[in-house]
Amino acid sequence: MPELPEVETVRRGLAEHIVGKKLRDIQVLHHRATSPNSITALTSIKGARVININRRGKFLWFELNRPEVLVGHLGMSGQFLIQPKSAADERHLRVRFNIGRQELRFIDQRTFGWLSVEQKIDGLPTCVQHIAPDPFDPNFNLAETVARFRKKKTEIKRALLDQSVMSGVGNIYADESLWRSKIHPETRTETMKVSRIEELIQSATSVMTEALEVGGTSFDDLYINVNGESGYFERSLAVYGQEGEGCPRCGRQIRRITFANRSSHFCPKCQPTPRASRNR
DNA sequence: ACTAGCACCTGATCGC
DNA sequence: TGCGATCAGGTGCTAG
Repeated sequence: MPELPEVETVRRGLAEHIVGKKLRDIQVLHHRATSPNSITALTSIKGARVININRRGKFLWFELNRPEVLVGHLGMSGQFLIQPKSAADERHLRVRFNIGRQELRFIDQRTFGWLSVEQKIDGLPTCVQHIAPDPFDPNFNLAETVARFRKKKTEIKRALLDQSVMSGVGNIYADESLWRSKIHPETRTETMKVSRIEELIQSATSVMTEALEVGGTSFDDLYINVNGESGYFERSLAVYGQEGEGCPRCGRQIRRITFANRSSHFCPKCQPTPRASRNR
């Protein structure tokens, strides 16, 4: 569920509340909460102090006062909450960290999220090695990113969702970015000019910047920040979840198609079907 | 080497 | 009221 703006909102909350704190005790309440490729058991970092919280795309990691890092991914429904010790356990509480007066809790209804302890290689955790930089990364290189898009032989929306091409974009911001750039989601990447790919990356960057400014997109309580608060970007969505509503630009009814096992929302007038896939 | 499809989960909602 | 089908913000594995 959470995409870059939501994960970055969580990262900022963690940075505010957890940096400098010691992980005094760690209690794992669900076997699926720890990554199967976790090199070391989560509890081995008991006693470590948190130095910083980093992020690439949708992956978060806690820098510790030791070489390993604590990596976290929220999957579709993961959340971190800062809670008083006295708070009742949440229904889907998976991991509890004692950080002194409060607890850091990892909660995850669908159990697609996970935490793991990993080594770093060139500053990146093992499981993040294959994830491309996101547009907010100081190492983000536009020309290299465009080149990776052009190497893909697929539809542009699949490429946008491919975290090894450019990270951070998920289903909501993919649809919103394509709408802003007036590109049909099924457009073949091979047919796209460099300038169009650059425009699309710019749209993705601006839509995620705007979403971040209002704390991300919350449809329900599956995405909330570390203080339990929702984001407000769902009020600004042009197409995602807007099937049958009028396009904010031209008024035409927004359509939803199923594509790559997920929904794609687009305006049939602003984002016409590309020539290559017309007679299907 | 690459892409497409599916598996991995729980829960809400909708039509019958 | 209940039951099955469908849908949900992600990623990794693997068949082809």
